[in-house]
Amino acid sequence: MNTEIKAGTKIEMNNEQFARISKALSDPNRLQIIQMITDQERCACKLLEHFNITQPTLSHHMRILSDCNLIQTRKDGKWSHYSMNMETLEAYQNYINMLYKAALASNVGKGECNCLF
Amino acid sequence: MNTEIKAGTKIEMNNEQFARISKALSDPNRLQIIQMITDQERCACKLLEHFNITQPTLSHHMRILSDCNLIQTRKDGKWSHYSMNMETLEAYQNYINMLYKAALASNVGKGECNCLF
DNA sequence: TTTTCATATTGACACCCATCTATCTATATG
DNA sequence: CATATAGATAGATGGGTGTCAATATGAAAA
Repeated sequence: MNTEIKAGTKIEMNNEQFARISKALSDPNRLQIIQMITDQERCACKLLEHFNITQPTLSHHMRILSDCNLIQTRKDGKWSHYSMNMETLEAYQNYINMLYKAALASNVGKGECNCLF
Repeated sequence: MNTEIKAGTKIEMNNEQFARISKALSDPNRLQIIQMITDQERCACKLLEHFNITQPTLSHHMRILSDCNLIQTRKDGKWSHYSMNMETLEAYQNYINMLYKAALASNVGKGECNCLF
């Protein structure tokens, strides 16, 4: 892992990490899963009720979200409870916010391409 | 398009739009393209210099970024100049920020899954 | 008008992805 | 132990994706 967290510093992430998380966010079903566990911690069986997918498909989605550290799993007997990983979400947010600020700043000047032709 | 922009209201986007843009952001080459045109407007020939991909591949990436309105194209003779579409970037930013705030708020209570079992 | 140059399109290919069915693992319960 | 249940894994399949070489398009230059 490359997300070193120091007190007082913004959590950052590189392009590879950001791309990986973006891919995890690029499926509508996974987006809805994220919104549901953002609301509160959920177990897989509860999540499954809200979708027209099979249990293995849900398991597949949870693995993708988990592999990029967007969510974390709390095991309790037979059940798996999922919740958001705030560090990762915050780092993703920071990346977007920095991109937006940079674009705002440069768009003021509306600098055109310094094409030689 | 579903992004109605009213004065004074936050630009919002639905899950489908957000998923589509996330997919556009899920490729490291496209991410770097975005960072380059965030800095300033660029033409395709300048972008191409910085990558180890062929011209058709770059064109393909620009189309994906353009189709989801992340970037806009200014044609000038033979040249195409690309720049960020701030409305889309802002809407994407808003979506993430709202998700983060919602997660923060709910994580305070650390509500567990109300599983019946 | 012919040529040159910037960009887009086409077609092919290897790989990835969302989904399913079938099966396995592990835990709880009778 | 035997059975039931929550979740993970394996394998298959149809469709999508990044890439390239070849070609087309369209505008400037000679």
